[in-house]
Amino acid sequence: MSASQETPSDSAHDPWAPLLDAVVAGLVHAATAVGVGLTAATIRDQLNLEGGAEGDIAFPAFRAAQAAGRKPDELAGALAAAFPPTPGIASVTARGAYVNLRADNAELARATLSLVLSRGGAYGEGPKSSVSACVEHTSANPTGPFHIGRVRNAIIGDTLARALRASGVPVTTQYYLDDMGRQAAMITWIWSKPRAEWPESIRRAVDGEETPGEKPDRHRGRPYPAVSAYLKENPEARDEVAALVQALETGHPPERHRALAQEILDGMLASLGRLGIFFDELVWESDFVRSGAVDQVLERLGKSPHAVREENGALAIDTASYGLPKESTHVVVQRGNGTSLYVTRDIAYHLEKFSRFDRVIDVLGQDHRLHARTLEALLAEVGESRRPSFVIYQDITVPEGGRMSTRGGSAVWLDQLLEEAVARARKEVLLRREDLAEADVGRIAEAVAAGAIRYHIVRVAPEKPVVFRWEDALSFEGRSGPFVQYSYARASSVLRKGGADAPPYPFDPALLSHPDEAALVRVLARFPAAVAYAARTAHVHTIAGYAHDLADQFNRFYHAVPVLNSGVERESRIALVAAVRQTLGNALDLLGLERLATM
RNA sequence: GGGCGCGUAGCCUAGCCUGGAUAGGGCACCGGGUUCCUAACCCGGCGGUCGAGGGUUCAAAUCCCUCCGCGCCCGCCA
Repeated sequence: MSASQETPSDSAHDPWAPLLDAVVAGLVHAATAVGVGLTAATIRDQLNLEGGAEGDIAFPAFRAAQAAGRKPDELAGALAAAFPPTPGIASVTARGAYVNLRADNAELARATLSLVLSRGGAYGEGPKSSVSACVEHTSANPTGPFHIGRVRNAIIGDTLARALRASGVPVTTQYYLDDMGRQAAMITWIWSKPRAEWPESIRRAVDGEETPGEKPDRHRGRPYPAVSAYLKENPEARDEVAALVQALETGHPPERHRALAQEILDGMLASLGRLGIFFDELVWESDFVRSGAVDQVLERLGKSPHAVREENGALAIDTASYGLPKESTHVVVQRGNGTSLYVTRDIAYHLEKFSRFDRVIDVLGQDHRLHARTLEALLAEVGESRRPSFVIYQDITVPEGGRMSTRGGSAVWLDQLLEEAVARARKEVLLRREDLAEADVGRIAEAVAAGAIRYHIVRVAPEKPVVFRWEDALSFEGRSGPFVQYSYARASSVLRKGGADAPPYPFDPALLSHPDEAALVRVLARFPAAVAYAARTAHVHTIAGYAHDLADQFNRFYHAVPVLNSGVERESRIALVAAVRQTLGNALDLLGLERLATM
């Protein structure tokens, strides 16, 4: 982590805070003593908190030396020598142009363990913020089951919401449902006809594929690709669907329309639920048309100096002044027939979000990037000064190349992946646990499967493309969700066998002197900064990285240092393990992975 | 063509915002480890022109420019 990621200043939340303050104060003092003017802000800005073999915190003296007209190596040596004795700082040494500062192991252990153990589930959380936020994510059209590509949105969004909450921000999550567009109309169009009247090609695509009792999203979504293909060839059917779209807009949807969307949605949400993803609010696009909000948007847009009225009555906005690509500056917001477009309704939706929340965050696939910029321009056009924050992620592609596509048949369904993952997890559980009841095997397998999938998707930075490979998605080893879960279970097991399942956890920090203990304490102490960084940058993949680092160091400690079989250190080591279990559990919560006490 | 994003060992990936000391992990591969708290683990080894070139700087994976490759978008679709 770079210095900026960790700018702890609050000792109530971050065990590093007092030590950092002490380091800065000591360096200011030392600088003055050696005749160099350095402000606390300058020092804090240049500190390297990654440390290294020489210490926990490093101060590169290059810039300060240049400003003072001295040699970097010489200045570093002078600063180190002039650093005052400071409680909590064990050593200050110079190496090359760097001043290296090492925290006192016992003091850091004391500060960290007491903070973790006293805050418990709140360890990692920041101070409560008065700024509220809305995270809109997933928002997949209710036209069929989730494929893995869409699930990336849900996992990033859900994890971001969790990270923001932990950082102190009150968050509301929303799933924006398109029940207005062509896609939704296609579903209603086909299911409003009796099977016998379905076009031959559509019936053929579905017949024999269905399985009894299949989920509603699967069932209702089956004809979708065939319908899509059919419409390309049949203008009269296309007209029927267009008429449906118009009916939706004018407030006269067919009876079954909303019910069908809801039915499919229920199936989709059930799948997300297995990944621990739930929404605070479902927002239906059609509500903004019905409420008149869209009309109001159109009225305001019509008054814009950039408004252009076409001959056929369509309304467009010239967004050239907003720096959009020159081919995209003519944005139509109302069709010639008077109906609105997706972007228009989205303006109404965003105005509503801004009326309720301070921060509006949208998780979008990269194909929506231009839409996002258009949205920003149009929000300005209607007089909204605030802008959403966009979290843009790249597509998940298939090894053969290209995006996952329902129509192209390259989609891997979430349910399909879950099923396979559960089967493999079950096998792994049975391999090592013969003592478990069937219900426990099933429960663990489900949690491991969901954990593997969530972790596999969230571990990569959103701006990186991901190629879906079964063997990677189903990995339970190394940098994986199950590895973190396993480490949690291992810590739980130690505490259980030690008869130390619950507090209090008394400890003597001086006894935690083994190098692997010192290293473990340092990873624990990093957690609050890691949470704050993820929330601030929306780079939630860093939480996955942190969880792995902590699990990794715990396992090293576990192998190198006996806990229950130790002597005077036993009690203190149990406290350390309890702190690890707590922090690992908190990290698992952030990632939406289940805490497993045993596996 | 224009805009945006990505390019780090055989494969996957962190670090890039805010430039600092031998570029962290994982998979695969090779060699070890279980009379001991869960081996979904641990220890050691192998493997790097950080896409290419130029620039800025005491210092560049990181900042700037050019180029190459890949992806996405450029609808009165969503």
